[in-house]
Amino acid sequence: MDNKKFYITTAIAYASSKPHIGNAYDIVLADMIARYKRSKGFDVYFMTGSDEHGQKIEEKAKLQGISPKEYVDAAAEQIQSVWKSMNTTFDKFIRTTDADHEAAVSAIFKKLYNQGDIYKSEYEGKYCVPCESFFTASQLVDGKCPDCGRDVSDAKEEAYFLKLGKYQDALMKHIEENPDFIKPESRKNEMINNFLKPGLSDLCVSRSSFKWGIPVEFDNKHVIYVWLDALSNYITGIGYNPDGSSEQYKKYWPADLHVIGKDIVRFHTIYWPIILMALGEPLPKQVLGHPWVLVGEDKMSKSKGNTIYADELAARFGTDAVRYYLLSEVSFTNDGSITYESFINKFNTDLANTYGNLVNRSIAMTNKYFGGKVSKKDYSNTCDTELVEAVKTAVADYTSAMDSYHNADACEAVLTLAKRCNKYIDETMPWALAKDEAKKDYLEGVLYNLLEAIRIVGIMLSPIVPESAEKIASQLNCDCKETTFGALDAFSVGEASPLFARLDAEKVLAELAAEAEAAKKQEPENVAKISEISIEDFCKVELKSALIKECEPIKKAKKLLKLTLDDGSGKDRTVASGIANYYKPEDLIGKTVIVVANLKPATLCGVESCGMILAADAGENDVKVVFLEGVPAGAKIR
RNA sequence: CGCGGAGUGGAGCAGUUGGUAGCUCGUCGGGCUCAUAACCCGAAGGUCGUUGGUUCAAGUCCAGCCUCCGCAACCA
Repeated sequence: MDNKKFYITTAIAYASSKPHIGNAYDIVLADMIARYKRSKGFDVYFMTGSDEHGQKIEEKAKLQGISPKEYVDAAAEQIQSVWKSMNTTFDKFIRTTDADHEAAVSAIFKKLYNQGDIYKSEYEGKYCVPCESFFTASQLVDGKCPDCGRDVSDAKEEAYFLKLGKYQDALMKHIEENPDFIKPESRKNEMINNFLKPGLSDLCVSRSSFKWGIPVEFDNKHVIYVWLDALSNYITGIGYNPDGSSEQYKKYWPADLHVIGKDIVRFHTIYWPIILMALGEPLPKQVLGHPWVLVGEDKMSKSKGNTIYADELAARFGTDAVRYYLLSEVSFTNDGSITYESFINKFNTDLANTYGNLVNRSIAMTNKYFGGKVSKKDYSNTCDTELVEAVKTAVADYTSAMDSYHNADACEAVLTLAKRCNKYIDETMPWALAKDEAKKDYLEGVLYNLLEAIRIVGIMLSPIVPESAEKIASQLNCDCKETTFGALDAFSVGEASPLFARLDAEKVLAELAAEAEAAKKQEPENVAKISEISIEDFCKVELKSALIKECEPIKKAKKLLKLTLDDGSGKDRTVASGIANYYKPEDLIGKTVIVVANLKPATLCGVESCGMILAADAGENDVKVVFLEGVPAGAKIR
């Protein structure tokens, strides 16, 4: 019998740095779905991978003095190791530097070119040299670069373009006729309103400013645009090639689900479908744009230093704890948040107290009162029938949540059942029944009911926390996968052992704080290394005192103030400074500051800034300008 | 008027097509002792950011305003 196939993919991770916990959410979510679908009998193919081309990687490799290929080899290794630390069951890890992928993308480009969907043209427009960017006439602000406000010059650059307009109506029609194509709904509306309705302009699909990419076969000045390269992984990874695809491709394409982050929905629901239409291939059935994992309330980023890594978390708390946290905390539409406090709290309340304790006490009682063996009994007291009803409800809620990929709702349905089981124990009070020989039969029925409910809890948990679900099954000593209550006639359980050891929140937090402190101490060394200069170097910097004559905010900027300085030269000097959050203009006028006078001028938000004024980081979120007293304007500082 | 998201009991969140405001954590009180100081029950606590509108009826629809957060810009 042929099982129904289910092809699921994640976004491929950009191989420029180690993936953080937000990236890990993507694959953990996909893994949960893949495991669930397998349990439902689907023939699942689950693919993930790494995106390894592009300017950023080229630059990073150069910085480290290694070749881009060496760089991405290490990165791909690291990504896979993090994914494995999450116990993910992907069938394939594709790398965009794989030879067959590169060959297929090259062929795709050629095919689209030959059929006229990609055409060579000139990126004609206004070029801003410092920004190394092209702009169309409509993007310019007052005829100047919208980024930096400087003059732009006419320039042309040869480039290839993909005709998007040609397919726009067909895509719109597809989105309208397939309401499930983009999930959640809000993302769909965003795409239609922001991109499709205003109209698509052709997409530039080649670059000539860097080399690290798949070259255009017939014009090797150009490399293929990273997104065309990266998106294609979904088909090349299973053997697509315009010149003849594999059996595997014919079996699995179109994909049933692309799991991606909400930030790249546009690429997956506009560019990708159009590429497929142009290739004459069917479109993926569904794109799920999941929300982000925030650290506290902030987006995770290297510069903020708040990055949390999945593998490090797993090493400390266990893989299942991380999976459970991600899947239960980050809902379908809203960003989730992670802090060590909330992580520990959820671990203790849900995993240790509710699940772990439930399993532990139930198995312990079965061993204590019946030597581990109990059989199905037919009792229908109110609490018994309510328990059976609760199992049915939980399975139904769980199934509908899982089928629509509402991971947090699925977790909740199982948790609700586990709590109901705990309540059932209190209602029936097995320890009281055990004291009365006449009630022994009923006691056996109670324990059977309990174990049966736990067995089903375990089955439902298995896509979410596979290792723990496995432990439950092994303690119950049964591998029945049926989710109907009463499917099993008897239990012969094993030894009870705790699933999750409770964490001492204060102790763990103190440890983490100590580690963070230790890590901080390492940093100054690095800074010292790069900051040692000679006296000659210092003399290159011309520092002068200057009087602030005028000061005003800059319209387009939130953080900048425009300062007009008297530096003793007789000519006004204009400086933009990022201190708007800390000083009001009127507080600065009349003060004397230190200015770096020979700094190369730059234009910020349309203001030419000649030099910079000295200020100190006074704290986490505070900056103090260095003021001078009793020094005339223009004095040399040395 | 750059784009987008959000404002619900102390904290974190649910509230689908408008019809008596729910959950988790925390707090207080009680119960139980099988179990991982775990489990169960009960209570207190919200004029659902603000103003106006539609309606028999609005947290839920419409308009304006306020505040916060992302992105973009940018920290000389």
